[in-house]
Amino acid sequence: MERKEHFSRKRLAILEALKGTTCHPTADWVYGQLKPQYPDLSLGTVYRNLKRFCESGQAMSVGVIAGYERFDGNPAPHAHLVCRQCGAVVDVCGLPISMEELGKLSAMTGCQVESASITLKGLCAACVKDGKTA
Amino acid sequence: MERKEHFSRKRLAILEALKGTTCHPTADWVYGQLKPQYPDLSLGTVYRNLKRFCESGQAMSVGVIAGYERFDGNPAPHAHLVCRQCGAVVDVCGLPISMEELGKLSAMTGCQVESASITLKGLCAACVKDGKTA
DNA sequence: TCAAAAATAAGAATGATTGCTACTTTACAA
DNA sequence: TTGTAAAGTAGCAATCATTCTTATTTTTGA
Repeated sequence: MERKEHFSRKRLAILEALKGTTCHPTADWVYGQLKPQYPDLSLGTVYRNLKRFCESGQAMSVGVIAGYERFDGNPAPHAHLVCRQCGAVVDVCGLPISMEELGKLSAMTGCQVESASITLKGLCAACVKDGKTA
Repeated sequence: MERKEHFSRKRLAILEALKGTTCHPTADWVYGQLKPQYPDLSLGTVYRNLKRFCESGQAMSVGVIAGYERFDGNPAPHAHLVCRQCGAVVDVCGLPISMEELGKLSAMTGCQVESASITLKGLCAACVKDGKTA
């Protein structure tokens, strides 16, 4: 018998804040977003729930960027670009890696590849427009 | 007039320790390797030089894995697999991403992609052999 | 409404990384 | 070699994102 998953109001609010943005926020950003509406929200709660969402597959971690872990409410595999100018993390579609290729890699190397993440570095579209191409 | 790069004995030893392993070590690992031979070596020196090598292109960071930054003495682009069982970081050749594709991505998205890093998750060959496939 | 289980707040603790200052080492010229 | 200015380092102290702890509150299911 499957135990029903609990969803407190705050947990739900954290998940919605995460799903409702494409900025790949830090825990602290989510905390700042929700604090006005939930004045007694604790940063620890945000951390705990973000971790939980990643473990359950409802979200994923983009990794630690400039000292902060960045989260993504979209768990579907896709690439990210980290802008070296402004620090933004933006989604990049057209993921040029397939599960087939991962299977081939597994066979070739003796490893068992289960997922792949692609992180690009460069300039985001906004910074390119601003002429910060150099 | 180009200023000649200084290479103290300790800096050189740190670079050689990094180049001489494929384990993608942490700063602390390098420190532990060199401490017997250089008893007055400071962990801060290891950190500072590893950072310097990354900035100068002599090495690269694999990113923060399980709370520790991992470094790679091979700055040529290649993928890494992080074993979810034993935590090992292993090189994966046959990098399925080309600079051409990066150029296309740049054109499509308006970003300026300058480099790409691929990180795989799964089991390393050793853990697969140990039957920890599940 | 009630009791057990789960979740949270608040703040302390952790620990990798970086900063700081006085001391060494190095490079280079005379 | 020897002097000296610049670069590098040791040894801690400080930082600060993240995790842990405990008492309290909320939620769930009956």
